[in-house]
Amino acid sequence: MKVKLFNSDGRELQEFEPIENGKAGLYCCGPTVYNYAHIGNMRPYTFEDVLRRTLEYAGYKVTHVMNVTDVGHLTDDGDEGEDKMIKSAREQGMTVWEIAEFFTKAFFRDTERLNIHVPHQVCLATKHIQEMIDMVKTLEEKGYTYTSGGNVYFDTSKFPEYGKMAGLDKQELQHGARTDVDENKKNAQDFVLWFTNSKFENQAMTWESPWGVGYPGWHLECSAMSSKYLGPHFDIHCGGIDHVPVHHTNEIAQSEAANGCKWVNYWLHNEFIIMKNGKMSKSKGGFLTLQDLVDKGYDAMDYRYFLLAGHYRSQLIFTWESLDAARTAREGLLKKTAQLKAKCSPVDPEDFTDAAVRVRQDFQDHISQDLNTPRCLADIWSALKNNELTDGEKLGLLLDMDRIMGLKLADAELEEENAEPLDSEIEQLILKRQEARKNRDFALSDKIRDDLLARGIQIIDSPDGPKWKKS
RNA sequence: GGCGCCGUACCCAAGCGGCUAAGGGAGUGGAUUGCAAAUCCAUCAUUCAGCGGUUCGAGUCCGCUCGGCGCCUCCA
Repeated sequence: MKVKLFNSDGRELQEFEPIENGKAGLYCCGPTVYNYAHIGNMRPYTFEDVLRRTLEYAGYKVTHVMNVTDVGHLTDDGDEGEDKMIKSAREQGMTVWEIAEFFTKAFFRDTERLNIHVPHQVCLATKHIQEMIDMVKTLEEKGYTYTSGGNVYFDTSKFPEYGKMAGLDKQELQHGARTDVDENKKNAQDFVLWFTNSKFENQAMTWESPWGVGYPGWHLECSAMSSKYLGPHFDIHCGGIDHVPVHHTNEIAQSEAANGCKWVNYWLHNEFIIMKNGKMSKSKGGFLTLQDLVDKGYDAMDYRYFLLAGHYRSQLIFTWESLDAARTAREGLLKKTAQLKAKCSPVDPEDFTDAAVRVRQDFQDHISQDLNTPRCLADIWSALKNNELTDGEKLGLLLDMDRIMGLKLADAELEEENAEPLDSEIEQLILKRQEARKNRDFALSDKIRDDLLARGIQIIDSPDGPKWKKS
């Protein structure tokens, strides 16, 4: 299976050609663990998970690397943007290290609930300070840096290709439009590699370096760690679309300058989840976490389904109505899968008839067309409705497709009715209701039904007698 | 000011110039039911913001207009 991906570098669909035959190196920008991740933050990890699964499905041996930004970039107390959670954590006397650990755990709990594979290599920025220092040294030796105001800067004028992917050369940027201009910079786009002179007081995390005690620049970690685990030239780098103009632009500059070769072949960027009134952010409100959805009674996997229903490069509008639709659809899909499981075994793709082979081929065409997951969901539903297929083939197809979609279809179980024992009082009520129905006393029978529902027992009348489900 | 994206049914959302415009949700009709719920079946855009152009052929390409969004600070 050939996989076509939209490469931000060049802005076109390209067939994936690995550097090393049969292998794929994948680096993904990870979370900054100084707050809970909101549901918009979870989109890249879900999309990257689908990408990884697709590459694996296509037969590649994938090495998936992700960083965790646990270096403290804490702002001072006067920062209005500071999250209440961080503030309260600090008030509770947690150190930045403890805060980082706390939110790292929270992050991986979320990704687990979304059935996102843990990357093969999760690297903490704080464990790779030496690699970052080495990289700055290399850049310094090669003449790409200067020191000013106590900080080491990358001199973008020494790197002619600067901003090529982002098309920055075509733009007339308004520098200082929203931030103070750093007077120490030679060029407006230069960025700090190593800080010894923080504009923030009380920097909690600092390390020794040839330039003095300080901490690394914000872009350095991805360059240093990706090269360590994937080499100076690797296949794919992913991240949010917002990273293109600054973070990834700077990563490319410092990596290629330091390594002296092309760094990344394919750049993949996901678009944002937006709320009705725009981007999800603390300031605009609508900061929802996965836990918020769970608290409202949704399954985290409903959110995965919701994400898969939109293409990763399109802005996706989050509404509760959409999430409801995703929940209903996912539950229905699970139920149908469970029904198939109950009556047959899956047919192995090797033994598919032509009709099933065609369905599978369609699915593969769609996923390999820049990960068209919405279309793939349609393929799943079409397979269920396709009467050219046997039940065993349908099940075989579902399980095969779910290797990429990750909806846990293999775990689908029929909801057991009458499974849980009822206490005798409820049992009596059910019997009483049956009696009332027999006597056509529907006022009474409906009242009992309502009462039971209020106690969490849903009655389902069927020809074989009443069944019940605990809700 | 500059750069970029988008506008498809009631909602979400696919659609790489060419068979009858995917799929899900909601709705509607029917089966079933004492009635509900659940389930099953069926149905649901002659039309893709508007206008103009290119083409044998356009939702898909080009131009303009209107409307929405993102970026140029950290941000997924």
